Amino acid sequence: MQTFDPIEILGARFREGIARAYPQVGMDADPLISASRQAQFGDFQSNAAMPLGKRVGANPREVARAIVAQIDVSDIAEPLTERSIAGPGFINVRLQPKALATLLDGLDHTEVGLPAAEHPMTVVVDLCGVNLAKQMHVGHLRATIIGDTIARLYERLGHRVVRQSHVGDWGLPIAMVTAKLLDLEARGELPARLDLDDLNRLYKLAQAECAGEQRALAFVRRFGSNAKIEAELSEIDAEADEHLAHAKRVLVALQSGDAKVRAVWQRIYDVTMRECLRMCARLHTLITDEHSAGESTYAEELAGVVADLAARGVAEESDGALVVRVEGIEEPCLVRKSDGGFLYATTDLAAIRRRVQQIGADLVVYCVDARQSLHFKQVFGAATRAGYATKLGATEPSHLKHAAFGTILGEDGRPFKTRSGESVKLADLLDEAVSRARAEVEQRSIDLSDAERQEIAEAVGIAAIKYADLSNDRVKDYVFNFDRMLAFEGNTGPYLLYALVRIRSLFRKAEAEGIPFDPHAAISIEQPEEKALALELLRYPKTVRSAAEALEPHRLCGYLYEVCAAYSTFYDRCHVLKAESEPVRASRLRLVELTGRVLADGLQTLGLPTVERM
RNA sequence: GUCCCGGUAGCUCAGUUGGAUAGAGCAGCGGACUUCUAAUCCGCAGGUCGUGCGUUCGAAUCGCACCCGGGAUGCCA
Repeated sequence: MQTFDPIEILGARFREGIARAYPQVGMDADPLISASRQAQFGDFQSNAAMPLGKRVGANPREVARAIVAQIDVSDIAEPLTERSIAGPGFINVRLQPKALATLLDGLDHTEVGLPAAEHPMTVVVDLCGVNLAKQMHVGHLRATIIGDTIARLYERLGHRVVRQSHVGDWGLPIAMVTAKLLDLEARGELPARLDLDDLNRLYKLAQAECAGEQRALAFVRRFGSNAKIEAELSEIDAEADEHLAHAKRVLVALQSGDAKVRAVWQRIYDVTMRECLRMCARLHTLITDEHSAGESTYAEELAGVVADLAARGVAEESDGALVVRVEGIEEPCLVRKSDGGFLYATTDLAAIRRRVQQIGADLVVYCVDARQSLHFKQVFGAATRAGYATKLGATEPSHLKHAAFGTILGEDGRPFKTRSGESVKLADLLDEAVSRARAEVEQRSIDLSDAERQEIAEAVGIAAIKYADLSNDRVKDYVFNFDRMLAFEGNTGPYLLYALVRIRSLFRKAEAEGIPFDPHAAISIEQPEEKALALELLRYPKTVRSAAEALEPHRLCGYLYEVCAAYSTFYDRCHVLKAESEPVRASRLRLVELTGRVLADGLQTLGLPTVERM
């Protein structure tokens, strides 16, 4: 694979040099190339001599000398000499400005260094995870946008990606809502039009009606307890039991394919998914109807899965339940309850089997809350034991990874909730961000039309929320703060959008002034700000690959912020259109254009909307 | 009890494979607008990297013990 990353190029040279200097070590020694932290030491350094000194039993400075003697980097860097060696054995490398121009040229002409993978994998990303009859709330934000960004990262690398939303559309809670709707229908009170708010109300009502203990508790708190009240309580409990029994009957009817029940269920499904998919679109994620693979779609397979596990001795009986024991984990994976019912682990096993053996996944990524870590360890272990994680005809199992994420916290450090303790509706959260962005746009972009300002506010608000989430280390909790994420200074979505706007604005201005852009003009890197920017740009391909590999979008966020910061400094110090000479202007225009392409490509890969003006 | 995750500047966070003097942003202080969009840039100040011991030429990073916070923990999903 062609590379324009100085770290990779120097790495290859050093690896060869080490092999020549120490044949007994060969090519497997790590060249340990990294960017120098301080300009006085040059641009890059190799730390290979120290561990190598230990390995061959020699003084690390001597080792450094031996390596330097075997390496020729004169085509891209200043020649290595005795003076390149510093401290305990650091080898410092200073690039030639001309080499930098050549590398930028190469990056420019190869899809910014990321051509499609030669051997594409199939990657299934489990994301979003909504439930029927419930509004998307703040808890779904991370599963949706982190999952979508991980999917985009693999797509950008040329892999085949299948997004799947494991919709919670089956089981008793759904049957309870279905029962409510059937009651309304029987009484002729079912409205012709239902929205998700209606269903959400019915969901809560059904939950309350079936939760006898809680109702009884509320009753006692309100009135105190005596003999008469206790009679009242048992009546409430009996009522709840009847509601629950009714729901269970509906569940059985649903599972056995009763047409009338199924029709009502379908209506709940359609109403929920219509609103959730609209929210996914507003979030600028590529999640559509075809990506829904709800729990209900596995219902028919569960009995077969359990029978298979039992027949092959993978599962065993324990206290009346059927479990799969997993090495290294104390708690076994329960696949069948003692009453014969299946559990969510059963569904997940069926899902892994389908994803690996039918869809052909080489990698399945689960973008799900960190609290489910144990569950996924069990399920992954059980699936691997059962052979469900191995593609048909393959010898090694595919990779199953849990991309766990932390909780969104409020200012008080507690999970983010409304004042009344309810979870925050995602729609409300987005509206708030957009309206705050709108207020800023009103103040600053007075020359734009109303429609344009609304469009910009929408993009800025959404980008702010998404970037705030994606830029944090996935597994950590983070504190949600509108003011901070919408600030236009610092590591925020709006700052990145603004940098791109300045680039686009510069090209509009160039066009207006009749300054042509020559995509083949010679690049020359002279100023320190130009060099700093150039070095950042060359890091792009590797950053995307490592973010995908580690399933960590925040690596790409941090990188893009560095690019924008380097560009802002460059922009401040190095005039482009008013450059001192024609060749310098042409060179800088190319640098700016390439910066714009890397930035736009990166933002697209993260899934952030961009704007032309703001 | 056991297991998992976290603890870095007043606040919010980065820190890649163990490398030279631990970095950003915000807030604070001081500068830069006859502009290529100042929604920006530059400078100053701010640290017992939770604590201790160990491994190493070298530890925020690896190991052990402990402290603090969060989470999970067999028949809900």
